[in-house]
Amino acid sequence: MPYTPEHKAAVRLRIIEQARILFNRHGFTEVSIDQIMTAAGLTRGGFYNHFRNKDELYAEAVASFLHGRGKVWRDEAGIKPDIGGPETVRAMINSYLSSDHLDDLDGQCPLIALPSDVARATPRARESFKQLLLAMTALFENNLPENYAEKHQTALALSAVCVGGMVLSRTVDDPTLAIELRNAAKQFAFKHSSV
Amino acid sequence: MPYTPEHKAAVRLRIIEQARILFNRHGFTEVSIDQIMTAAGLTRGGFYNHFRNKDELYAEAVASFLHGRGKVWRDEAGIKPDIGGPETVRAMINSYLSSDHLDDLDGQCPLIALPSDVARATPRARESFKQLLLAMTALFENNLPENYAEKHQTALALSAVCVGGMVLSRTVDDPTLAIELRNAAKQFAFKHSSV
DNA sequence: TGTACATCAGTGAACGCGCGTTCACTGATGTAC
DNA sequence: TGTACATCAGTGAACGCGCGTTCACTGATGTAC
Repeated sequence: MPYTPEHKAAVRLRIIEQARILFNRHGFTEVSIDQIMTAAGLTRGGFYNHFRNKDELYAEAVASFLHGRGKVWRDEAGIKPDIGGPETVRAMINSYLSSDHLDDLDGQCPLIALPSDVARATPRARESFKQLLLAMTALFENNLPENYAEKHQTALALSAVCVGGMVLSRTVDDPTLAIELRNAAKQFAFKHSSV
Repeated sequence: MPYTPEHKAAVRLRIIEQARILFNRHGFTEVSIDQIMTAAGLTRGGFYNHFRNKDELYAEAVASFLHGRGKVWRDEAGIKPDIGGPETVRAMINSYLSSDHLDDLDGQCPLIALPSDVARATPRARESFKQLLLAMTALFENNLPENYAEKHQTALALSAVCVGGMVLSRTVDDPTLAIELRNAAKQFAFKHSSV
C-alpha cells in the first residue's frame, strides 16, 4: 500500500483548510478549484481524489470551522463553552463583535463571511451552517445566569444580534459606522442578557 | 429624435427592477446579463445601451429598493418613516421579521438577501447598501419614544437584530428553528426598545 | 538487507460550457419639409 | 396631411476567457520476497 491513509487524510485536511480561508475571503463562486489546490501545494487534477465535487468541499470547509479555527479562537478569548458561566457570555460577545474579528478576513466566523452564499447552497452546506449556529446558541444558553426564564430564546436573540452587527459592519465600508454598529450591538447584548 | 427619452428611462427602470428580483433570489454572480435582459423582454446586446457594466447595474438594483419595492412594502405595513412614532417601530419590527418577508424571495430587503455578496462588491454597490441601512436606522431612530437617551445607538442595535434574525432564518433551512429565531429577535427588539 | 513490484496520490492537457463584453447591423420612431 | 430621412434602441453573432470536471499518465511509496 503506497502512501499511508494518514497521508491522504492530512492532505484532505490541508485542502479543506485552504478552502475555508479562500471561501471566507472571496465567497464560494469566486474561488476556483485551481486556486484552492494551488494554495494547498497541489495541482488541479488531484482534487477529485479527495472530493466528489466543489459543493462537497464547500460543506466541509464550513463545517471545519467549529472544531478548527473556531476552537483556536475560543481558546485565545478564554471562552469555555460548557463551564464558563456569565464570564464566557461576556467574553463571547466582546470577542465576536471585536475589531480583531472584523479584520480577520481569513479566520472569521463563516456565519459572517458567507450568509447569503450559504442561503443559496446545497442542503449539506446549509446543514453545516446550522450546526455552527446551534453551537453558538448553545454556548450562550449554557452560560447565561441561572435566573433566566427563557434562556433558549435569549440565546437565539444574542446570536442574531452578534451576527447581525458583524454582517452589517463587514458590509458598510465606513469605519466609523462599523464601530458604532458593533458597540451598539454589544451594549444591546449586554443589557438584555444581564451579564 | 427617434424614441423619446421617457422610453429609454422606462426600459432602464424595467431592467433594474428585473435585476433586483433576480439578484435577490440568486445572488450577483449567479445571475447572467442574458437572464436579466430576457426577463426585461430584451436581448443581451442592448444591455450596454443602458449600463456601463454589470457592476453598475448591481449598485442600481440595490439602490432601487429603498424608493421602489421597499416603499410599497412600508405602505402596506402601515409604516410611516417620519411621523409614525412607537407604533411605526412596532410595525417595522413585526413586518421585517415576518414570515411573509422571509417567503418573499423576490421582494425581500437586500440587506437580508445579499449581505455577503455586497461585502465583496464594488464601492458603489456598498454605498447603496449603506444608504439602505442608514434609512432603516433612521426609521427606528425617528420613531423611538421620547424618553430614550441613546436613540441612535438603540436604532443601530435594532437594525442589527432585525437583519441578524432574518439572515440566520433565511440560511438555516429548518422552519421550526427559523420561526424560533424570528420570535426571539422580535421579543428582544420589543423589550429593549420599550415599544 | 536489498530489490522488484503493485498501488494510487498527484499531474497537467483537454473537454464542453457559459460568461461579460463588443460590434456591425437593422428597423421602429419622431421630425422636418 | 403625407413622405423621406436621420437617429439610436435593440439585435444576435462573435470574441476571448476561465470555469468545473475528466482522463491517460507518471512516479513516489510501502510491501513482499
